[in-house]
Amino acid sequence: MEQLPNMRLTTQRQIILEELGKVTSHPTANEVYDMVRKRLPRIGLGTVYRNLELMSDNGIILKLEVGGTQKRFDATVEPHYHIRCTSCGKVDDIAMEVQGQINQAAEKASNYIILGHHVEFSGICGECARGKKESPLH
Amino acid sequence: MEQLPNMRLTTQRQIILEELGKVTSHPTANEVYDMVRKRLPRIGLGTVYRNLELMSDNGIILKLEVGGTQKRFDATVEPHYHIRCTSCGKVDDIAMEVQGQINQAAEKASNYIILGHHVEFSGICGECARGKKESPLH
DNA sequence: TTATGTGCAAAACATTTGCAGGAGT
DNA sequence: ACTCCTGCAAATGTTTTGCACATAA
Repeated sequence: MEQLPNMRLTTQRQIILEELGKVTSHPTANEVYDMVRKRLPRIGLGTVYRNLELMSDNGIILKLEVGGTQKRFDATVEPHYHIRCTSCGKVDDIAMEVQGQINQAAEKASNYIILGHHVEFSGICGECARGKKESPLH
Repeated sequence: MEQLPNMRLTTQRQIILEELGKVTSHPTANEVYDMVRKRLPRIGLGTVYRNLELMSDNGIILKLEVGGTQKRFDATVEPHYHIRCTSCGKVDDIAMEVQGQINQAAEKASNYIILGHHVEFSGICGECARGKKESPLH
Protein backbone atom coordinates (compact mmCIF):
# COMPACT_ATOMS: atom_id res chain seq x y z
CA MET A 1 0.00 0.00 0.00
CA GLU A 2 3.02 2.28 0.35
CA GLN A 3 4.10 4.34 -2.57
CA LEU A 4 7.82 4.75 -2.27
CA PRO A 5 8.86 7.28 -4.83
CA ASN A 6 9.98 4.86 -7.42
CA MET A 7 11.16 7.85 -9.37
CA ARG A 8 13.77 10.56 -9.39
CA LEU A 9 12.90 14.01 -8.22
CA THR A 10 13.48 16.03 -11.34
CA THR A 11 12.85 19.74 -11.82
CA GLN A 12 10.04 18.92 -14.22
CA ARG A 13 8.29 16.71 -11.66
CA GLN A 14 8.66 19.22 -8.85
CA ILE A 15 7.18 22.00 -10.92
CA ILE A 16 4.32 19.91 -12.28
CA LEU A 17 3.43 18.97 -8.71
CA GLU A 18 3.74 22.54 -7.45
CA GLU A 19 1.56 23.95 -10.22
CA LEU A 20 -1.05 21.24 -9.78
CA GLY A 21 -1.13 21.99 -6.05
CA LYS A 22 -1.79 25.68 -6.68
CA VAL A 23 -5.16 25.18 -8.33
CA THR A 24 -8.45 23.84 -7.11
CA SER A 25 -9.73 23.19 -10.60
CA HIS A 26 -8.98 19.83 -12.11
CA PRO A 27 -6.80 20.66 -15.05
CA THR A 28 -6.35 18.51 -18.12
CA ALA A 29 -2.86 17.41 -19.16
CA ASN A 30 -2.76 20.23 -21.64
CA GLU A 31 -3.74 22.80 -19.03
CA VAL A 32 -0.99 21.52 -16.74
CA TYR A 33 1.39 21.81 -19.67
CA ASP A 34 0.41 25.47 -20.15
CA MET A 35 0.84 26.22 -16.45
CA VAL A 36 4.22 24.51 -16.25
CA ARG A 37 5.47 25.99 -19.49
CA LYS A 38 5.45 29.47 -17.98
CA ARG A 39 8.24 28.34 -15.68
CA LEU A 40 9.89 25.72 -17.90
CA PRO A 41 9.38 26.88 -21.45
CA ARG A 42 11.22 23.95 -23.02
CA ILE A 43 9.28 21.15 -21.32
CA GLY A 44 7.61 18.74 -23.72
CA LEU A 45 3.97 17.75 -23.65
CA GLY A 46 5.05 14.10 -23.62
CA THR A 47 6.95 14.69 -20.39
CA VAL A 48 3.86 16.18 -18.80
CA TYR A 49 1.76 13.20 -19.85
CA ARG A 50 4.40 10.71 -18.72
CA ASN A 51 4.82 12.32 -15.33
CA LEU A 52 1.14 12.84 -14.60
CA GLU A 53 0.61 9.17 -15.40
CA LEU A 54 3.56 8.10 -13.26
CA MET A 55 2.54 10.23 -10.30
CA SER A 56 -1.00 8.93 -10.40
CA ASP A 57 0.30 5.36 -10.57
CA ASN A 58 2.36 6.11 -7.46
CA GLY A 59 -0.61 7.62 -5.63
CA ILE A 60 0.95 11.08 -5.46
CA ILE A 61 -1.84 12.66 -7.45
CA LEU A 62 -5.28 11.56 -8.64
CA LYS A 63 -6.26 10.89 -12.23
CA LEU A 64 -9.93 11.61 -12.88
CA GLU A 65 -11.61 9.83 -15.70
CA VAL A 66 -14.80 11.80 -15.61
CA GLY A 67 -17.16 12.83 -18.37
CA GLY A 68 -15.75 14.82 -21.21
CA THR A 69 -13.04 13.81 -23.62
CA GLN A 70 -9.92 14.55 -21.61
CA LYS A 71 -8.56 13.13 -18.40
CA ARG A 72 -8.16 15.52 -15.50
CA PHE A 73 -5.71 15.61 -12.61
CA ASP A 74 -6.06 16.51 -8.96
CA ALA A 75 -3.38 17.12 -6.34
CA THR A 76 -5.78 15.93 -3.60
CA VAL A 77 -5.55 12.19 -3.17
CA GLU A 78 -7.98 11.78 -0.25
CA PRO A 79 -11.20 10.17 -1.49
CA HIS A 80 -13.78 12.76 -2.44
CA TYR A 81 -16.51 13.19 -5.02
CA HIS A 82 -16.79 15.49 -7.99
CA ILE A 83 -19.45 17.49 -9.72
CA ARG A 84 -19.35 18.47 -13.33
CA CYS A 85 -21.25 21.32 -14.92
CA THR A 86 -22.97 20.02 -18.01
CA SER A 87 -23.08 23.53 -19.39
CA CYS A 88 -19.49 24.78 -19.10
CA GLY A 89 -17.75 21.48 -18.39
CA LYS A 90 -15.87 22.50 -15.27
CA VAL A 91 -15.29 19.96 -12.53
CA ASP A 92 -15.45 20.92 -8.84
CA ASP A 93 -14.84 18.96 -5.67
CA ILE A 94 -17.95 18.45 -3.59
CA ALA A 95 -17.67 18.55 0.20
CA MET A 96 -19.81 15.62 1.26
CA GLU A 97 -19.34 12.32 3.05
CA VAL A 98 -17.83 9.48 1.11
CA GLN A 99 -20.34 6.61 1.19
CA GLY A 100 -17.97 3.87 2.25
CA GLN A 101 -20.76 1.40 2.96
CA ILE A 102 -21.82 1.09 -0.66
CA ASN A 103 -18.67 -0.88 -1.37
CA GLN A 104 -20.06 -3.72 0.74
CA ALA A 105 -23.35 -3.55 -1.14
CA ALA A 106 -21.43 -3.70 -4.40
CA GLU A 107 -19.39 -6.67 -3.17
CA LYS A 108 -22.62 -8.57 -2.55
CA ALA A 109 -24.22 -7.50 -5.80
CA SER A 110 -21.34 -8.60 -8.02
CA ASN A 111 -18.65 -11.20 -8.30
CA TYR A 112 -15.92 -8.60 -8.26
CA ILE A 113 -13.32 -7.84 -5.65
CA ILE A 114 -14.24 -4.21 -4.99
CA LEU A 115 -11.34 -1.81 -4.93
CA GLY A 116 -13.29 1.43 -4.58
CA HIS A 117 -15.82 3.68 -6.17
CA HIS A 118 -16.22 7.15 -7.47
CA VAL A 119 -19.30 9.35 -7.63
CA GLU A 120 -19.69 12.03 -10.21
CA PHE A 121 -22.63 14.38 -9.93
CA SER A 122 -23.78 16.36 -12.89
CA GLY A 123 -25.55 19.66 -12.71
CA ILE A 124 -25.55 23.31 -13.58
CA CYS A 125 -23.06 25.50 -11.75
CA GLY A 126 -24.05 28.81 -10.18
CA GLU A 127 -22.41 30.86 -12.87
CA CYS A 128 -24.09 29.01 -15.73
CA ALA A 129 -27.45 29.07 -13.95
CA ARG A 130 -27.22 32.85 -13.77
CA GLY A 131 -26.14 32.99 -17.39
CA LYS A 132 -23.02 34.90 -16.45
CA LYS A 133 -20.77 32.60 -18.34
CA GLU A 134 -20.66 31.35 -21.88
CA SER A 135 -20.51 27.65 -22.66
CA PRO A 136 -17.10 26.72 -23.93
CA LEU A 137 -18.17 23.12 -24.30
CA HIS A 138 -20.82 21.43 -26.42
CA MET B 1 -38.52 15.97 -20.51
CA GLU B 2 -40.05 14.12 -23.45
CA GLN B 3 -37.84 12.85 -26.18
CA LEU B 4 -39.88 12.98 -29.33
CA PRO B 5 -37.89 11.24 -32.01
CA ASN B 6 -36.50 14.33 -33.57
CA MET B 7 -35.03 12.04 -36.14
CA ARG B 8 -35.93 9.81 -39.01
CA LEU B 9 -36.11 6.10 -38.52
CA THR B 10 -33.47 4.88 -40.91
CA THR B 11 -32.28 1.33 -41.43
CA GLN B 12 -28.93 2.26 -39.93
CA ARG B 13 -30.55 3.54 -36.74
CA GLN B 14 -32.84 0.56 -36.35
CA ILE B 15 -29.98 -1.87 -36.69
CA ILE B 16 -27.67 0.05 -34.35
CA LEU B 17 -30.43 0.03 -31.76
CA GLU B 18 -31.21 -3.65 -32.27
CA GLU B 19 -27.58 -4.71 -32.00
CA LEU B 20 -27.01 -2.58 -28.92
CA GLY B 21 -30.09 -4.13 -27.34
CA LYS B 22 -28.74 -7.64 -27.90
CA VAL B 23 -25.71 -7.28 -25.66
CA THR B 24 -25.30 -6.73 -21.96
CA SER B 25 -21.75 -5.52 -22.33
CA HIS B 26 -21.25 -1.83 -22.87
CA PRO B 27 -19.70 -1.66 -26.29
CA THR B 28 -17.55 1.17 -27.55
CA ALA B 29 -18.52 2.95 -30.76
CA ASN B 30 -16.08 0.81 -32.64
CA GLU B 31 -17.51 -2.40 -31.21
CA VAL B 32 -21.00 -1.28 -32.22
CA TYR B 33 -19.60 -0.56 -35.67
CA ASP B 34 -18.25 -4.12 -35.91
CA MET B 35 -21.57 -5.60 -34.76
CA VAL B 36 -23.62 -3.52 -37.17
CA ARG B 37 -21.26 -4.05 -40.07
CA LYS B 38 -22.10 -7.74 -40.16
CA ARG B 39 -25.60 -6.76 -41.25
CA LEU B 40 -24.84 -3.51 -43.05
CA PRO B 41 -21.37 -3.91 -44.52
CA ARG B 42 -21.31 -0.48 -46.13
CA ILE B 43 -22.18 1.57 -43.05
CA GLY B 44 -19.59 4.20 -42.15
CA LEU B 45 -17.99 4.60 -38.76
CA GLY B 46 -19.01 8.26 -38.83
CA THR B 47 -22.64 7.25 -39.13
CA VAL B 48 -22.32 5.02 -36.08
CA TYR B 49 -20.76 7.84 -34.06
CA ARG B 50 -23.34 10.36 -35.25
CA ASN B 51 -26.24 8.11 -34.41
CA LEU B 52 -25.00 6.91 -31.04
CA GLU B 53 -24.51 10.55 -30.09
CA LEU B 54 -27.92 11.54 -31.39
CA MET B 55 -29.71 8.68 -29.66
CA SER B 56 -28.03 9.44 -26.37
CA ASP B 57 -28.99 13.11 -26.73
CA ASN B 58 -32.58 11.97 -27.24
CA GLY B 59 -32.50 9.69 -24.21
CA ILE B 60 -33.00 6.55 -26.28
CA ILE B 61 -29.70 5.07 -25.17
CA LEU B 62 -27.14 5.88 -22.50
CA LYS B 63 -23.64 7.19 -23.15
CA LEU B 64 -21.19 6.12 -20.46
CA GLU B 65 -18.17 8.25 -19.87
CA VAL B 66 -16.43 5.90 -17.52
CA GLY B 67 -12.76 5.22 -17.02
CA GLY B 68 -10.73 4.10 -19.96
CA THR B 69 -10.15 5.93 -23.17
CA GLN B 70 -13.31 5.25 -25.12
CA LYS B 71 -16.92 6.10 -24.52
CA ARG B 72 -19.30 3.20 -24.11
CA PHE B 73 -22.98 2.81 -24.92
CA ASP B 74 -25.82 1.08 -23.16
CA ALA B 75 -29.32 0.28 -24.38
CA THR B 76 -30.65 0.43 -20.81
CA VAL B 77 -31.62 3.97 -19.91
CA GLU B 78 -32.98 3.32 -16.41
CA PRO B 79 -30.53 4.66 -13.80
CA HIS B 80 -28.09 2.01 -12.67
CA TYR B 81 -24.48 1.79 -11.59
CA HIS B 82 -21.48 0.25 -13.27
CA ILE B 83 -18.41 -1.64 -12.27
CA ARG B 84 -15.21 -1.72 -14.23
CA CYS B 85 -12.51 -4.34 -14.02
CA THR B 86 -9.19 -2.58 -13.65
CA SER B 87 -7.47 -5.63 -15.03
CA CYS B 88 -9.31 -6.41 -18.26
CA GLY B 89 -11.25 -3.16 -18.65
CA LYS B 90 -14.72 -4.62 -19.07
CA VAL B 91 -17.71 -2.74 -17.72
CA ASP B 92 -20.66 -4.55 -16.13
CA ASP B 93 -23.95 -3.34 -14.72
CA ILE B 94 -24.25 -3.81 -11.00
CA ALA B 95 -27.62 -4.77 -9.54
CA MET B 96 -27.87 -2.52 -6.50
CA GLU B 97 -30.12 0.27 -5.30
CA VAL B 98 -29.61 3.69 -6.78
CA GLN B 99 -28.83 6.06 -3.90
CA GLY B 100 -31.30 8.78 -4.76
CA GLN B 101 -30.89 10.58 -1.46
CA ILE B 102 -27.31 11.59 -2.13
CA ASN B 103 -28.54 14.09 -4.68
CA GLN B 104 -30.06 16.13 -1.85
CA ALA B 105 -26.79 15.96 0.09
CA ALA B 106 -24.98 17.15 -3.02
CA GLU B 107 -27.45 19.98 -3.50
CA LYS B 108 -26.65 21.23 -0.01
CA ALA B 109 -22.92 20.75 -0.36
CA SER B 110 -22.60 22.74 -3.58
CA ASN B 111 -24.07 25.68 -5.41
CA TYR B 112 -25.08 23.56 -8.34
CA ILE B 113 -28.51 22.57 -9.56
CA ILE B 114 -28.11 18.80 -9.33
CA LEU B 115 -29.26 16.86 -12.37
CA GLY B 116 -28.13 13.41 -11.32
CA HIS B 117 -25.20 11.28 -10.41
CA HIS B 118 -23.39 8.20 -11.49
CA VAL B 119 -21.41 5.70 -9.47
CA GLU B 120 -18.63 3.68 -10.97
CA PHE B 121 -17.08 0.95 -8.89
CA SER B 122 -13.68 -0.41 -9.73
CA GLY B 123 -12.50 -3.86 -8.92
CA ILE B 124 -11.24 -7.18 -10.21
CA CYS B 125 -13.74 -9.34 -12.02
CA GLY B 126 -14.14 -13.03 -11.25
CA GLU B 127 -12.35 -14.13 -14.37
CA CYS B 128 -9.34 -11.91 -13.79
CA ALA B 129 -9.20 -12.87 -10.12
CA ARG B 130 -8.95 -16.52 -11.12
CA GLY B 131 -6.34 -15.66 -13.71
CA LYS B 132 -8.42 -17.28 -16.44
CA LYS B 133 -8.22 -14.29 -18.66
CA GLU B 134 -5.39 -12.24 -20.07
CA SER B 135 -5.30 -8.48 -19.66
CA PRO B 136 -6.01 -6.81 -22.95
CA LEU B 137 -5.68 -3.40 -21.33
CA HIS B 138 -2.77 -1.65 -19.64
C1' DT C 1 -40.00 17.25 -53.17
C1' DT C 2 -37.07 18.51 -49.74
C1' DA C 3 -34.99 18.43 -45.39
C1' DT C 4 -32.24 14.91 -43.26
C1' DG C 5 -29.18 11.25 -43.29
C1' DT C 6 -25.31 8.47 -45.31
C1' DG C 7 -20.65 6.87 -46.97
C1' DC C 8 -16.29 8.21 -47.58
C1' DA C 9 -12.15 10.49 -46.62
C1' DA C 10 -9.82 13.96 -44.39
C1' DA C 11 -9.28 16.66 -40.31
C1' DA C 12 -9.09 17.44 -35.53
C1' DC C 13 -7.95 16.05 -31.05
C1' DA C 14 -5.91 13.43 -27.20
C1' DT C 15 -2.42 10.47 -25.92
C1' DT C 16 1.61 7.44 -26.45
C1' DT C 17 6.12 6.19 -27.99
C1' DG C 18 11.04 5.80 -30.19
C1' DC C 19 15.17 7.70 -29.89
C1' DA C 20 19.38 10.39 -29.14
C1' DG C 21 21.13 13.28 -25.92
C1' DG C 22 20.89 15.09 -20.79
C1' DA C 23 20.59 14.89 -15.78
C1' DG C 24 20.11 12.76 -11.02
C1' DT C 25 22.23 9.73 -7.72
C1' DA D 1 29.38 5.63 -14.63
C1' DC D 2 24.95 4.13 -15.26
C1' DT D 3 20.47 4.43 -15.00
C1' DC D 4 16.54 6.96 -15.59
C1' DC D 5 14.47 11.03 -17.70
C1' DT D 6 13.67 14.63 -21.18
C1' DG D 7 12.61 17.09 -25.56
C1' DC D 8 11.27 16.41 -29.91
C1' DA D 9 8.70 14.50 -33.47
C1' DA D 10 6.30 10.94 -35.34
C1' DA D 11 2.85 7.45 -34.59
C1' DT D 12 -1.50 5.84 -32.74
C1' DG D 13 -6.11 5.87 -31.41
C1' DT D 14 -10.61 8.10 -31.02
C1' DT D 15 -14.02 11.20 -32.51
C1' DT D 16 -15.70 14.83 -35.60
C1' DT D 17 -16.65 16.97 -39.97
C1' DG D 18 -17.22 18.49 -45.09
C1' DC D 19 -19.29 17.20 -48.97
C1' DA D 20 -21.75 15.02 -52.81
C1' DC D 21 -25.18 11.64 -53.22
C1' DA D 22 -29.19 8.93 -51.31
C1' DT D 23 -33.51 8.36 -48.91
C1' DA D 24 -37.51 8.83 -45.51
C1' DA D 25 -41.52 11.37 -44.89
